Amino acid sequence: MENYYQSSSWTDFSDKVSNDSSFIVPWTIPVEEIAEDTATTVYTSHSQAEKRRRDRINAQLSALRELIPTSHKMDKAALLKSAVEQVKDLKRKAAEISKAFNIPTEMDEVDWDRPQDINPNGSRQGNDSKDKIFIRASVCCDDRPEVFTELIKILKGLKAKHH
Amino acid sequence: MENYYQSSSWTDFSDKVSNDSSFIVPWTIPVEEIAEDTATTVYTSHSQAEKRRRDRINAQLSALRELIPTSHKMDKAALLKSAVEQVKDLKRKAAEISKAFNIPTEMDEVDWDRPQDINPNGSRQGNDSKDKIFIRASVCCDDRPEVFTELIKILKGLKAKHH
DNA sequence: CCATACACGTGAGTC
DNA sequence: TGACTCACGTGTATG
Repeated sequence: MENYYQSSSWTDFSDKVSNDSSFIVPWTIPVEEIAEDTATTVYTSHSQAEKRRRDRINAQLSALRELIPTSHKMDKAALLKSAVEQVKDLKRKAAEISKAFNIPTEMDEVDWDRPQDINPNGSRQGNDSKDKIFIRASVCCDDRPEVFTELIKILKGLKAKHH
Repeated sequence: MENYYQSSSWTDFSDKVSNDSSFIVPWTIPVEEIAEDTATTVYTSHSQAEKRRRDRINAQLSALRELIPTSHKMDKAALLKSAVEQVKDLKRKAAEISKAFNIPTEMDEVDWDRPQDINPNGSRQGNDSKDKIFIRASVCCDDRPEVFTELIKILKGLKAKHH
């Protein structure tokens, strides 16, 4: 335990986060800068992995801070609480609006066809199209806010399966 | 270090969370149930406080899990990432709608007056009203989703200042 | 002093 | 097996 380097304090970077949007992980310090021969600073791969995990969580926490107003100088629990309130309010409001304008949100449906002479305005129409299959798919479902993200994920999964 | 009680593992309560909405803090174990005379289980007040802090954060994390679909069996970082996507999507959608129906979101304004013979339909109109001042305030601002919460907070702050 | 909030490394699980 | 989670207690800074 004595030979471990320990960053002697943590620093509040909330102000930097608010001003610089490219600021992601505050406390990544290059190891070679702090190496001293008086104490052979040994990092376990375990502790490094754990630090990476903490950094990932804190990066998302910082991202959340930028989305929630007046959330700087809140502690983690309060920030998270504001986040759930935010999501609840936005969802409730979205539901009210779609009810007020009675936008239909029924009948999930998936359809597809294979048009024979498709002429897409993009590229990828030349020689390499002979070993590709074009399918046009249409999806109709409740427009949940994450539906696009999920579709992307599913399509990437299909691509991966085809190897 | 040897005399400390250590809960030997952490458990995945995601299924319980999904079925029981009153489920908040999974891993609070009554201390008297695990007390053994073979090891005098000593909790520092420090470690207890830290546990309370962790529990508060994790409770909000569980609340967030219930709001985000398909977020069970995600780790903390992924859950948080989905949360920020969710908030971004909802905010973007709300902005699109208010732009499509051009709802005016301008001119923040605060006004107030002191009506002389106000007759509120609630209570608190009898003897104790002689040392109270009634002020009617009206606020007009952009209807951010958290505006009501913030108003409550500000009003409570005013009450606290008046002691 | 006391309380609170954070990063850290570690033990112990899962896959 | 190793790579990945998580809870835990501790050191440390801040009010």
